[in-house]
Amino acid sequence: MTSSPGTPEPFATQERATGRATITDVARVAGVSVATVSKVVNGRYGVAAATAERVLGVVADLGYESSLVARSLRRRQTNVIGVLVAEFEPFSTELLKGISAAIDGTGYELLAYCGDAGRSDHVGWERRSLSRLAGTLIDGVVIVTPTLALPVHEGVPIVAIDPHTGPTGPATVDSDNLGGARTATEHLIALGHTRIGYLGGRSDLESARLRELGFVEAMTAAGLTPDPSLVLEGGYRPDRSDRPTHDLLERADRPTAVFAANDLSAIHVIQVAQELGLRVPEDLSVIGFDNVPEAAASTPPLTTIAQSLHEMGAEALRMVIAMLESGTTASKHTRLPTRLVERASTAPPPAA
Amino acid sequence: MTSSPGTPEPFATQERATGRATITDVARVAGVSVATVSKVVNGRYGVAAATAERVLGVVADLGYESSLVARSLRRRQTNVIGVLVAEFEPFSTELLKGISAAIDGTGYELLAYCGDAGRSDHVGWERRSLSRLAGTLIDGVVIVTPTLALPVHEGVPIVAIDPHTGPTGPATVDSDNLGGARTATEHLIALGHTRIGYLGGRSDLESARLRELGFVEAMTAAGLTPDPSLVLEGGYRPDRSDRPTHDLLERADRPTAVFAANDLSAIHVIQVAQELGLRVPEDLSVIGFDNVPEAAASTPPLTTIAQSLHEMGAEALRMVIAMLESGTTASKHTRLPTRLVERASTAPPPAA
DNA sequence: CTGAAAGCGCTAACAG
DNA sequence: CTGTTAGCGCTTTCAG
Repeated sequence: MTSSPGTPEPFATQERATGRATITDVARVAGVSVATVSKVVNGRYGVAAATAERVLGVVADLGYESSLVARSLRRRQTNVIGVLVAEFEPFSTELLKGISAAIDGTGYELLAYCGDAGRSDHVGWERRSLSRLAGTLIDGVVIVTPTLALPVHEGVPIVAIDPHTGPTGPATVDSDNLGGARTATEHLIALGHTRIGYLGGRSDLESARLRELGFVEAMTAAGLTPDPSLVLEGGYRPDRSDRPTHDLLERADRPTAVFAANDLSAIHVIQVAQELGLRVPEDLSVIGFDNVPEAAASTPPLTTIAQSLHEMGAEALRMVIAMLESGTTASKHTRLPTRLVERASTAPPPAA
Repeated sequence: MTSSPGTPEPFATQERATGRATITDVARVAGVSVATVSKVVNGRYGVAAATAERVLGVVADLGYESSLVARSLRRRQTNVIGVLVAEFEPFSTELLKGISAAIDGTGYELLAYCGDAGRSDHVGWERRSLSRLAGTLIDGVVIVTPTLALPVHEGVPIVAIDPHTGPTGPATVDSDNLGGARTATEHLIALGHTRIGYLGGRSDLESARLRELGFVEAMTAAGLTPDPSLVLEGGYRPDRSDRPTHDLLERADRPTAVFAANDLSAIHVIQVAQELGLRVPEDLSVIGFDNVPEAAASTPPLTTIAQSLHEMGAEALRMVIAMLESGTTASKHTRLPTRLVERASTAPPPAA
């Protein structure tokens, strides 16, 4: 299989040009036209057995594999599903695990793309990534937490996970954010907390708005009035929640509990609290949202609201594939339940 | 910006053909040639300011963004780095998080590809993915746990993480697997265990061979003789380690502790043990390897050997970029340290 | 300053 | 059964 003595080598220099063998290289070495090679490689009829065999031999020798790029430009489908994310962090990678598990056996391949080089604050990343890839590189798209109205690309199935604007427009998959936030708040209230801080997510995401609403609703339902100065925005990211977290914890009348809109910022709250000499949960209770694996790894382990992240990813993938195979674009909206996961970061408030 | 009254719409139908606007659409609407559009979009000199402005307006109106595929076919570089994995599971996604964090500010974009639709047992996935993407779609490659000799693609920088055959050939990044395995074993021995089972990884991976060697060395150094019937292969995957795990735990003279070659199979050992009515760590101690976030989330939390997964990914990315920018292919080999993370899955053996 | 034309690697008619 | 041709969307000489 490796370059045997019989393999013609006269064109070796040219083959090296780009670093990989092209269909032209195969054709030349096999002494046939590129069209024939293409037919053989794609298993089309109309090629003599002997020819096919010879071509296949050369293909093996040269380690040829058709370029996804070139093929995709010519054909209208690539059999790859794209997952567009702003960044690879615990939330998107959990979805990815679910998608990856679900793609097994479907015959599709997976391509996760992160444009704008990690600059997740760069608005418009989703539209840009979509334009660059959809319709050429990928047949269908799962897009994670888009914050823009998606320009409905006709012909390219799109499913949005946790989109900026709830179940509307394109197909979506999300969680019961309102109910989950209510549950989180009720948990804190049941523990005896009355002065509760809320560290919000990104106001441009429906999930963040619903979580805040759930917080306020649960407080109100319990006869408590949320202190507006205790409701801050943390952007779902530690680097952006650091300031508001300090604001929350350094004030004299600091809350006895904080509900952070996602695990990453909740974990950061715990760290900041500890730097400030506060014990969690004795001095401060903290609850998060998401239940990414990291939540269990914090010290103390984080109490949180679990979303079925793997299932959300898997469902989004199934929806894309269904749209692909049926040709329809009926925009379905799936909402998954959430549940409370009690760990060690919440406890009754200090007796004081 | 959005289609204003002045925007010519006569070709709207054609624009919709593939679902996205192409450079041709922009050229037609702007009333210039595609060459001019290309120059404007790429900021080349030699375009009248007025023309450029008009083109940019149309670009904005149509939401045009050049196709990664078409551009990549024409130019020789795309500014995207590819991460090739067999599957998105905790190990590869941890690396991905590190890579994603490290790419910030480099100007490169990230593309993680999983060929063969999750069929990680399909040998040759790495060669196939490489041939399909390298040299066309991506400028450089980080490849995770390849099990084949990589056909050194001239001109395409490749860095392998945890490769099948240690620091040799192409650039690599790995951990001190030997030392880590020794540490894990010594931890168990220090606790008083003498009858220790070893659930290995994939024998086609250097990491797995080194971990087994470390286990044997540490046992021997402590004057213990590893029972060959207690040394099984688990393939690093729960679905493949299930059988050997049962074999290990169901025998009358079962070990009092198990060292599993990675966290995923260690967590599975805990689950199987509990199904069998064994208490962890009272009846059985379990230690893993990797320290993926999931390790802390198991019940009980898993004691394990931590690899600096994020750092490994970041380092691999840095190496690829360095090769890209310098044009050199000096194959560097980076090895990172490991450390013991004690949690609750290990304890002294039952008094019996 | 602008456009026509060639070509990246590949596939799909269509001739021979 | 095989090869020639055209063209996917884009960039890049090279003429005008």
